[in-house]
Amino acid sequence: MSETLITATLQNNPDLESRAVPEDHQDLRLWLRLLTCCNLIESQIRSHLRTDFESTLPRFDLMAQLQRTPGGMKMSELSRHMMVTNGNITGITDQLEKEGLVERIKVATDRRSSIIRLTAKGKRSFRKMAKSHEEWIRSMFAGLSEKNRASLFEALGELKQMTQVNLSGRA
Amino acid sequence: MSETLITATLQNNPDLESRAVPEDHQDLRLWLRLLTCCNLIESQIRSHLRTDFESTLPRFDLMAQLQRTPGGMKMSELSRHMMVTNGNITGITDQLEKEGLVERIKVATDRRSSIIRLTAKGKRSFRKMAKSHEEWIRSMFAGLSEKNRASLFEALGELKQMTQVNLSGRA
DNA sequence: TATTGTTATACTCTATAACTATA
DNA sequence: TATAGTTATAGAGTATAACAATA
Repeated sequence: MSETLITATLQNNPDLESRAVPEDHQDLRLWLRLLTCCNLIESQIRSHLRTDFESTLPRFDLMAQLQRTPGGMKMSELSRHMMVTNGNITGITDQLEKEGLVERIKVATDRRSSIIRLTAKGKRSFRKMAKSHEEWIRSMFAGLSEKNRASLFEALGELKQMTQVNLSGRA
Repeated sequence: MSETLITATLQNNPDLESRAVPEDHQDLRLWLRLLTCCNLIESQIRSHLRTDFESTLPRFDLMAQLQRTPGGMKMSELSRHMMVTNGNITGITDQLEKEGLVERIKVATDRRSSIIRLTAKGKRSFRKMAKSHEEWIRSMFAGLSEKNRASLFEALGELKQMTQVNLSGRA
């Protein structure tokens, strides 16, 4: 890891748990710990993507979506899947198209739509990024005990479901 | 929770775990689950801060720092603690000062420095926000079983320490 | 020379909304 | 009317860098 990367990462990642004071409730401390971990990891990934591949997380995510659907996706589908508004998909797609990583293909049956899909170059590029991405993750979690890894996965599963249910239940 | 809030929250929170495909490694799935949970919670907090208090997370964090040190802090200290560059502290402080929530106090011994501290209004305001903040957190974690809560706290502790060690170890 | 704080600028990410072409 | 995609704009959040005043 480069020194700049470390600096950038640290700059983005205050140890938020220090926000907590002794009287704080346990849930608050739990949340701050969760947030700190997540931010630490996420900004390392962002930094890696930037320095190793001159890319960003949204670009990576868009390419990941396309890689899973070899026939390509409509922009509106991408928008729904990535839960980002249409205009933003246009913007990211413009960048990636300019670099020859994705292509827009006109749909015969609906002249308003385009299908976006990875070009051969885009597939190669994504494969490389995804490989590194997985390796970054792997190495960041490497020191975690098997027991903690399993319980983390389970507990987060419960938390995730709860949070999502809370949202949809009140919509 | 308002409907706009829910929409905004959902818009910001794709279920990133769907990025994972069956062959993905366990660590990757764990990370995506962690990220999803974190983003879901964080953007609910951001939305709450915005709609209930017309505030933002960095502003809340800065006020939280000040609340813990009643004598106030120098801007450079704030910058170090929040791990954000000086210019940004100036910007947030300007906003908060304009609203009468913090005040700059000249330091006699070093005419370059100012001490920033919460005003009485700022203290009241922060207390209210912190109370709500804790309640939001509490209600978001409410459904989590005691067992999962404990194991999450422990596992994240290990993960946090690891990640931080990884960084400092290579610096 | 180094540090404190300010100012100016730029970039990423994302939302809102007006618009067009088509359905 | 409704939908697909584009364009323009705005705002949060953050970094870099030049600068003045002071140490």
